[in-house]
Amino acid sequence: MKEKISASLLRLIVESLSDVPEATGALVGLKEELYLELPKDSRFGDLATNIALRLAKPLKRSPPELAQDLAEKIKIRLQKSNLGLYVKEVKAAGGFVNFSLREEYFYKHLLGVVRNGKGALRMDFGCGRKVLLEFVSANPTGPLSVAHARQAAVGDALARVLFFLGFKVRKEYYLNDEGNQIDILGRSVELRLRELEGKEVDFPDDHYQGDYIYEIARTIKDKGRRVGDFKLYAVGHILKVIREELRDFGVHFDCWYSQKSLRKSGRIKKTLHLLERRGLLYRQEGALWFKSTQFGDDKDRVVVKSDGSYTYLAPDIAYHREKYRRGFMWLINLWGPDHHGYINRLKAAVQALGEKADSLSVIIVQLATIFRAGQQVLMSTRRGQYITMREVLDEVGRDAARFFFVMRRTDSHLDFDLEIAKKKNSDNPVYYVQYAHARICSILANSPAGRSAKEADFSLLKEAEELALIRKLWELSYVLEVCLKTADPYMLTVYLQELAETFHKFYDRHRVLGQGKELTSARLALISATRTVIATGLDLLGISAPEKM
RNA sequence: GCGCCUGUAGCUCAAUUGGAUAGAGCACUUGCCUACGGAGCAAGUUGUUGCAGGUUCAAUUCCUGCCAGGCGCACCA
Repeated sequence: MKEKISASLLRLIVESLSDVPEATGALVGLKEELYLELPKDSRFGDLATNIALRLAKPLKRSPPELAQDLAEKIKIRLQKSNLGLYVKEVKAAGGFVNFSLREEYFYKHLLGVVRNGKGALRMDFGCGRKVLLEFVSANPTGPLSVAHARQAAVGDALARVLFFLGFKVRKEYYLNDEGNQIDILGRSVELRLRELEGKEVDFPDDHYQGDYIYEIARTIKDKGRRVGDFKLYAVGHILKVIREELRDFGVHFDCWYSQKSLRKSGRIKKTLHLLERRGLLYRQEGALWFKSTQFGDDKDRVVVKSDGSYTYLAPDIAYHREKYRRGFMWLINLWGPDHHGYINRLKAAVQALGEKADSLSVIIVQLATIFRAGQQVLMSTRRGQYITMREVLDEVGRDAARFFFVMRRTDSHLDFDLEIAKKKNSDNPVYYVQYAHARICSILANSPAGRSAKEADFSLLKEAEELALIRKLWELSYVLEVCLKTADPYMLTVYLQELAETFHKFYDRHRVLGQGKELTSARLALISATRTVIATGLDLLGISAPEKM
């Protein structure tokens, strides 16, 4: 893993400002926000910085003039540095400082991918920091829904991206295996069982209505009711279904953390004692309250009800304390939109435990609306009539489902059309990307065995489409950096579509095979690197890269 | 009533978290198959960023008010 050229350039820019005393102070405040970005338009070069715009005010300078000055200073320093070998041009434009890189730089990057494959694409942002990603965590009271499917797709992709960027990632499913909802589940099964036995029952509205309750009841009936505790049996049954669904979706959890075991370990009690010692609990109207307002919540929250039982918050505080205790420095929770009111509460809890508020990132995964040929498929959880993750998976397949669920920003609504996801043409972005991969594999299979691609002469790649493709391959690291900054893998789906498009354009205009030994060899290396990048990107989304379709 | 989120092209969505002329896909129109996979490629059209103010070198982005839609407001989880 090498340092990115943008990081080296950034250091050089900061050095260029060292003789401006006011700048140093101003830079300190901006430290986290300084970075080189891919410019909006290719005519602005390959990398750009808005540092002059940011510094114009504190330095009391006009932005274009400051950018111009800065560009000059950078040029001088570049000449003395070996970075100069790779920078073609430094130009100020409207307050931005733009950098153009030489072809040699891109050829070098290409060579790295050809030689080291996937390894050349990895970067170390995480430095081995431990991250705990908690997602899905659906109550084991029914099959997983479409909402959980999206959380699973996003969470798993994010985990893969963070791992690729050098973080130590663990994926965890918090299991609410006791409490109110589980009690209701047990009663629901029992009532359905009596119904099956021909008795008259009154089935309450707030009980679980789905057909799967009948199925569980039926298996209990078949076993002559000899299954032990109905509640436990039902949870076990549903949990098995959930695990199978996730497995078929390609999502594996490192740990299933049971709330029941948390309580039995006494950690909830211990955590409450800790809060009490810190003077953050008080008794009122028979209940025990947590002073969450002290940490920015809008009202205090009950942790122990007047009947002596815990609210959901109590085990959750203990659970998060447990996460820190296990050495995780960054906790990421993916929640459904109905939980957003809960964010402040948990952030308050985290601070009460003595941790920083921003060590916990809560990502709200918006709901997906399922369409079939433009017609919305209505869902109602209460009636138990809803599209399950299983149905989507069975209908469109794992690859399409995973791509579609990540295709939009995680915090925005998503329309998922089952018909489009099943199509096998360019309407369907998954197939468009996978097709590019299969096409490359097909060319490589037809290529004659010859000299190694590693010795190819890349300087023969001079056509606009070739250079565009080489540059696009290089962009991956910047896309992954954005994924990290936004804690959202969706940008990767956009990038893969662009990469596939860039490849298809190249393919349409230039032949790879039969172009003479040297050129063919260089182009084979180029498409082989393209294949590596597409396969890597798809893998980060948990999607297969087929050689034939 | 209080709080949070959303409002961008006919449709679905972007805009690197305050930056350059607001961009893609779909749809629509017209072209390209004697070549490595046409499951592909090329060209063309689309905007008062819900409305009205404000903050500044710069606002789709931040602030205030209104309009419309969604969600939340438990000693449920």
